[in-house]
Amino acid sequence: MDATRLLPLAGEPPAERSDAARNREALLRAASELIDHCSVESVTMDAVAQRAGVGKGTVFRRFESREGLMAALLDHSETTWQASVISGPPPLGPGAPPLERLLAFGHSRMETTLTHAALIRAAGHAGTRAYAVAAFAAMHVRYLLGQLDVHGDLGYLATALLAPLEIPVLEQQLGQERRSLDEVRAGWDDLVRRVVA
Amino acid sequence: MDATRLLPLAGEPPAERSDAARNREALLRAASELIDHCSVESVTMDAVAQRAGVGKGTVFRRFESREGLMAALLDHSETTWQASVISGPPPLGPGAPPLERLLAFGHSRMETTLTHAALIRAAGHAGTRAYAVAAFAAMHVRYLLGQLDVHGDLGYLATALLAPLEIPVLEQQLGQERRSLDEVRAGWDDLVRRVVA
DNA sequence: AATAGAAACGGACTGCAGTCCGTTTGGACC
DNA sequence: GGTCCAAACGGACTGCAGTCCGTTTCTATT
Repeated sequence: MDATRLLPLAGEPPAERSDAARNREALLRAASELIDHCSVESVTMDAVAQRAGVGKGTVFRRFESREGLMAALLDHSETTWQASVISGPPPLGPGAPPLERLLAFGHSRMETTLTHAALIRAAGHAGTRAYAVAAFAAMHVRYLLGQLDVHGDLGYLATALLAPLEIPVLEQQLGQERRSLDEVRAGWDDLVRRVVA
Repeated sequence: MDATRLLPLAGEPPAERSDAARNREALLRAASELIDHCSVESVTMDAVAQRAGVGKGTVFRRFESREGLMAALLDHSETTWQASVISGPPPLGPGAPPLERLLAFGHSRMETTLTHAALIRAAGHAGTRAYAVAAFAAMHVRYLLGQLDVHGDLGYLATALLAPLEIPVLEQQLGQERRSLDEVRAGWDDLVRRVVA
């Protein structure tokens, strides 16, 4: 979890000063450690700043807000997932027939979401719909629907299939509604088949 | 917006002391006025307490949290909507064929949600899935799916149809994705027809 | 190596949610 | 009307997110 920056696509704007880069690293590591040692709730901006040995203002300049910091942590930890969708082994990765890929995608997304549940909640608005992985997921589903020769507003259908995989919905189903993960998975599979039919 | 309590179902627990009831009224009115005169953001617990002429602690004892207060305001203002689904004129109310009712329900829900968008956001977790209206909506959709002779896990399908009508999704579509309300409506209608088919 | 100015830094400060606890009050029972 | 106590009250207090601005540090340029 570190080293070689994965997608340094940003080459145009001012470029980042070396101390700024060092501090960002330190802050992300500090936040990550706080989560490991305690919990997401214990990640206060003051605590992160202190642990990283920088001032509080610095944390806000780097990440805008607590939600922004959480989103940054999420992006980092979900990059591996994204990679396995793009180029991992089938059925999640390329190679399997589109319907199988789509179902595998849903299951995998569900698990990843639940794994990072606390972080996603803490990222609030940024965590639910704004960070990069969400856009990627929509694009991928849209693509698979195209492969399946589905007609209609694929963008909308992709959103509609993704919506029930979001944290508030999943937690409601697994919590209050007392459903098992298997039931939820089966429900989603059924939904997909109806949409694709 | 006041008087005759709508559903005083609660008759078992301790019952409420008269000063407590009076204060709840005053607090809801104060919050409501603050929203009208300024905005949802201006509804701070201190401001509400001061305007209602009570101490801050009282606000929290009544509503638990700021989100709880927002949810209370929501429940109150969405009660009329709920009534029009149960016993209003068709196609939203009873009388129209089930598919028409279902589509009308979605459109109506979409509009109501957008109308109360700021409040729903402010109610956070409580606003998205916990307050009474959400449970009612799920039940109603489930019922209509039954009428339409849909087979399968109707509870799941209801959730799946409701999920894309939630605020974060709608705002993403109308905002970033630059879709019109009509497109979104059409997308949802298509989704419903596929599920029902 | 010296210089300048843009960018980054740090930490005191503000505003708000939520808690705590000593005080007051409604109303049930005598 | 008087007594009692559970429930309600109020506001000082705590902790955290987010802002502001005077100070320090990079780095491009000469």
